Amino acid sequence: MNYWLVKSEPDAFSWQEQITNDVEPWTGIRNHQAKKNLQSMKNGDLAFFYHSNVGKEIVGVVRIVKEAYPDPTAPDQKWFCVDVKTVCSVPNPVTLKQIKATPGLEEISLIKQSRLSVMPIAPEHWKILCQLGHVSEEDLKK
DNA sequence: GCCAACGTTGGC
DNA sequence: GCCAACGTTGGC
Repeated sequence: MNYWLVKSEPDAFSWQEQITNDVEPWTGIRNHQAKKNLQSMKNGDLAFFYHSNVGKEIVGVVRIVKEAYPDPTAPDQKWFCVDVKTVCSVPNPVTLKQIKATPGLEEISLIKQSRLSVMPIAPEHWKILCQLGHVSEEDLKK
């Protein structure tokens, strides 16, 4: 079981739309490191849904329900996407400001590689972020 | 293969 | 709107 964080600009695709759609193909990744991360995702892995640019906060949790396959929105076969399913909203959204101010989260990729749109989250970081967001173990089983 | 120019992302 | 970080493109 691995943990991840994926970014989306709410103007392009928001958490509200994710809730409405329930299962959504995570397309449009055109960065090699992000692609590598996508291809490492396994069914059942969990990922935080982060709103970049507007909000700048973790607003939800999704589960990987279909592992990497060729991105239908890509011009060729070299880019991939996964399908993600809505798990739960984060009751108390965790802001970037909060993450930066929290001891133990200094090394998180969100801060160190601010432009990366798909990144792994260490289990200990996942735990801290869940606490900050008031996300319970029960919520994650949904 | 190097590097300047340019484009994009994303925080402020 | 600005700018830093970083990726890509294209001339040499």
